Amino acid sequence: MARSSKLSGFPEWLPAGQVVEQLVLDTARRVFELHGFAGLETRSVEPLETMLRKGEIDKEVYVLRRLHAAQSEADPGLGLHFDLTVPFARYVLEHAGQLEFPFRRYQIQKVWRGERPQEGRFREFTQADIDVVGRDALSFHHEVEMAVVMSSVLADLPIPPAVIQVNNRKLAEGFYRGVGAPDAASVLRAIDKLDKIGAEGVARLLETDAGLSASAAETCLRMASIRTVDDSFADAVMSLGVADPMMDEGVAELAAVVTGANARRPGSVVADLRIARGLDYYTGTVYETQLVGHESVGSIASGGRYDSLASDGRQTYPGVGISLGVTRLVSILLGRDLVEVSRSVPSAVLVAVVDEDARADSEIVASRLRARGIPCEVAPAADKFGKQIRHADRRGIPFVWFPDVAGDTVKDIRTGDQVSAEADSWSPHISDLHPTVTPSSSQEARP
RNA sequence: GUGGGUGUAGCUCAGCUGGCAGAGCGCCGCGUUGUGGUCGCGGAUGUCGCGGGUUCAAGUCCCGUCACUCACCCCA
Repeated sequence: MARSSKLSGFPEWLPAGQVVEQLVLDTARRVFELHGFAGLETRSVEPLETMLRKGEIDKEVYVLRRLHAAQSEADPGLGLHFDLTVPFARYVLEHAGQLEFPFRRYQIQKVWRGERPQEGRFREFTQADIDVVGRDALSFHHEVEMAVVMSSVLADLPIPPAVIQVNNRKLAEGFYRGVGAPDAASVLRAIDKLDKIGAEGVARLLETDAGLSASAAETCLRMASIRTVDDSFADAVMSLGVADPMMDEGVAELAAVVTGANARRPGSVVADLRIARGLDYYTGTVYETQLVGHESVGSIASGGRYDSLASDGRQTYPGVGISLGVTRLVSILLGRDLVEVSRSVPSAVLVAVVDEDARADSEIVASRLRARGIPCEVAPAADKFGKQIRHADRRGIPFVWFPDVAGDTVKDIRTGDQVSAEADSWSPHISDLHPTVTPSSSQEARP
């Protein structure tokens, strides 16, 4: 087969990497379902007007075209979805009559963005999304719940600590309006660069791009530098002397999210007033998540509250959601050697083959093990036992089974222990039954 | 889309002012003739990204092109 060069932005893992990704997916699904979210999948394509409804022309959408479409044929106007929130909003509108509100769903699917790839940035990647959508109204406590659920997922994974940073769009927009900013979005955009270009760079941007006075820029910078683990950020904001009713509302909401989430999962959330997130449809709480020690890669889970992403004219469907960047997270774990995978194959046991005429005996052993839920495979060739053991060793398979008319034996090739065994009763230790993913020593060494 | 960097063995890379394509790791074999790993010995492996140019001679110099990569933009 001709060798295909790898395509930038379309990651493909080796088997061990796939084990890591599968663990993330399994964990997300388990925790989501534990919290009562129903699994859902939407089609991969949406009409372009659906995706770009909010005027986000700048999205780099991959469009769909039939290879044999005639020149004269009208453009179907379909594109691969770039997130899961917009398709979900469309789904809610279409099925509103058959859904119960507030509607809770999780959705784990690939999404596509035609942007230039970089570390942690891909053109095809998987998101694990949860949203709660109400009809006309949605209780505020769901904005606490999103942080709690995502924090639970992250805490159940063998990864460095993750901190969900929360801000509130009303707080930010109200504050910027209060200091006389003509365009809140451009202020947000500038503030968002604080990590990259520093306070002086942001101050310059605020004056040139966002049209702020030097003193207003200074005030915004002081606001953006506020970061607290409790609701004390509120006093810090008030001390800046900016007054705006929308801001007050945002302060109260943010305080409720931070105290609420930390009451249930201590240390899971911080109020960070520099967080901009999604300059598009978010209207209240916004979330962003950093992996401690790996902040430069960007957020691994983001989302927020949106008041009117979906509306059929008579009713609106406000929602709140958060999305785990599965591919980004896995790429950090693999690229920075943060995890160790016990083996690259599911098999706990390699059943040796004495000679090709006796392969059926080995297959019978394998069937008996499988009947009891023990993943195993039969050696591909009746090589010398040394080679068969090496075959297992290379893949990380911990046990090799030797069929023998005088009585089978099974060898733990890590310790060299070899014992008599019956295929109908022997079991590996539970920790050896499936591949495991553990924090690597380099991760533990991290402070 | 804009700007920088890099393309040589499966992987990581060396290869000077142009002169027989290399190392380490990995892989295969043997020592050890049906129980791996360590050790020793031996072995195989290349479209030097691609195309053109200069030259007696190009991995090396020149032009073009493609890919990858980093940054900007933006984002999971």
